[in-house]
Amino acid sequence: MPHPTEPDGDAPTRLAVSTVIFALRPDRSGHPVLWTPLVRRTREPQLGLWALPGGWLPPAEELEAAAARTLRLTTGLAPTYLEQLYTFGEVDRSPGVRVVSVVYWALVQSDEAARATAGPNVRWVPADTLPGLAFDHNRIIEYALWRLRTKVEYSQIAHAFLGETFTLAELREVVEAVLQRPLDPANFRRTMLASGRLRETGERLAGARNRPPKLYRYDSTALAGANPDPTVRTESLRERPAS
Amino acid sequence: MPHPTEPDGDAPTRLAVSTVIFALRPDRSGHPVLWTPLVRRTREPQLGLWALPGGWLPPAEELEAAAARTLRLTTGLAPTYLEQLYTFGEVDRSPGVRVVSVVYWALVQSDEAARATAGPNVRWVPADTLPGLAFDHNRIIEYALWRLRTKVEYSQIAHAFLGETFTLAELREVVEAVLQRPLDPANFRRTMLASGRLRETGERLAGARNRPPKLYRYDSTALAGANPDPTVRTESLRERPAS
DNA sequence: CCAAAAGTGTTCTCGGTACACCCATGG
DNA sequence: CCATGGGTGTACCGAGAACACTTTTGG
Repeated sequence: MPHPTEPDGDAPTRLAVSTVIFALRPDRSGHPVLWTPLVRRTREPQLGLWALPGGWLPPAEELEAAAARTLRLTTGLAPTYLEQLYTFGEVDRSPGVRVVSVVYWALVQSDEAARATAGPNVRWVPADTLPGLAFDHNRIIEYALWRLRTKVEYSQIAHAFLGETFTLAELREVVEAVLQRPLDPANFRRTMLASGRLRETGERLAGARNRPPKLYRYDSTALAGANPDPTVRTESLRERPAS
Repeated sequence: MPHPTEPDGDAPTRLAVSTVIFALRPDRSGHPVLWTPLVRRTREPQLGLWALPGGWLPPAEELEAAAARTLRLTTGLAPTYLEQLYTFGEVDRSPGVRVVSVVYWALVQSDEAARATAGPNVRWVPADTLPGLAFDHNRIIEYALWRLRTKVEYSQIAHAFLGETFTLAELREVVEAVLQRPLDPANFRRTMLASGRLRETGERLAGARNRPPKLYRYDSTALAGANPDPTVRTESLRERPAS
């Protein structure tokens, strides 16, 4: 490229991809709360500390594919939403080596997350009360949380925590959990329906001892309106196989 | 590649930093239009094609510093606004080698841009009618343009095209040029003043044959309101020396 | 005095919020 | 028939759009 600085002397800059993963898990009173999986570092530096799932970028793998792969390796799940967050490259963020990390953030379905893989080197923690993590990973997760909360207010990502069909009450519970604030059910309903991105399935959810609510499905094709962020894929990631 | 891949075999992935630079230049009728500087490639691949200013990331240089440096090298200017845009890393975006580019976007003052460096290998073009560029750089500039237009509607970046002080009419001209749409002067004035981020200088701009308008100054400290994107630096970059 | 842009006032619409109220179901 | 959430109606409020109108300057 035009103004040649020779790349990488004897201590080359290394390129990593990490992923901040969010899922909702019910707390003791049954209300959903944001959780995120961490992995224990099994190498120096920062051996033993908890860190974001990730790894070096294989030369032949797409950035997004690398993010989805580490997501699957640590949780056994496929993301329902996946978006690039930011690239962190401060010279001193990793002791000794220069590491530039392209960080993605992802949402996974909450009920699937319940059966997610765990083990001695994988641990789920509440996203709002993180322990001290390796490198600058606390700051990264806080930024991802900020993005999630900002985006849930103006977009329709909340459905990515839920299954294929859901009731408006379930969707509202998700948004309330993310924003940590109760919402008016009547107004929430109207706002969501006005977005034009929900389709009735024609079915209702029976079984509770109240009026059975309608089930809806998210429709990504409907009512694009103003052109969206071109780097964010609007198609669903659901169908992507977990293999 | 399901399992940990050692970084960088014999064809290592290379890390570049590029910058999309925007400035306003008056067209023949005096109305400002968005322009962007390009550099001619002096090496293979894509030798001779026009491309974004950029280069390999030196191991000891911060990402943002690298972006500011290439900006200065190609234009002789310092940015008044500089923000990370996105990281592009498709496997096939550069023939032969894997290149991951961390792209920044920047605004420079319009009157300074008029005296900007140019030469046989640097050329300014209108941002809306780009020629065919090297690699995926057309797509990158289009994305940067989208971000600029989106952001100018809900934030206060427009002032970054102007000098230290400016009139509301000048600021409105800038926004109109970016959005390519006329705005109501009366409403624009109120919206801007209501943002709480403009301070009167006490001076007026005399000389025209109409009522002399007040001069304002942008105040980044005032009225933070909702907490902003933490990766975007709110302090002014103006004082940063061009050396 | 007139042209031209600065600057103010007023009305309207629309999206979001608060909250009263009716509807359908299981027990 | 009653408790519980589903679902509807409606009034209010504040931000932005449209546009009429007054103010201040140079010529």
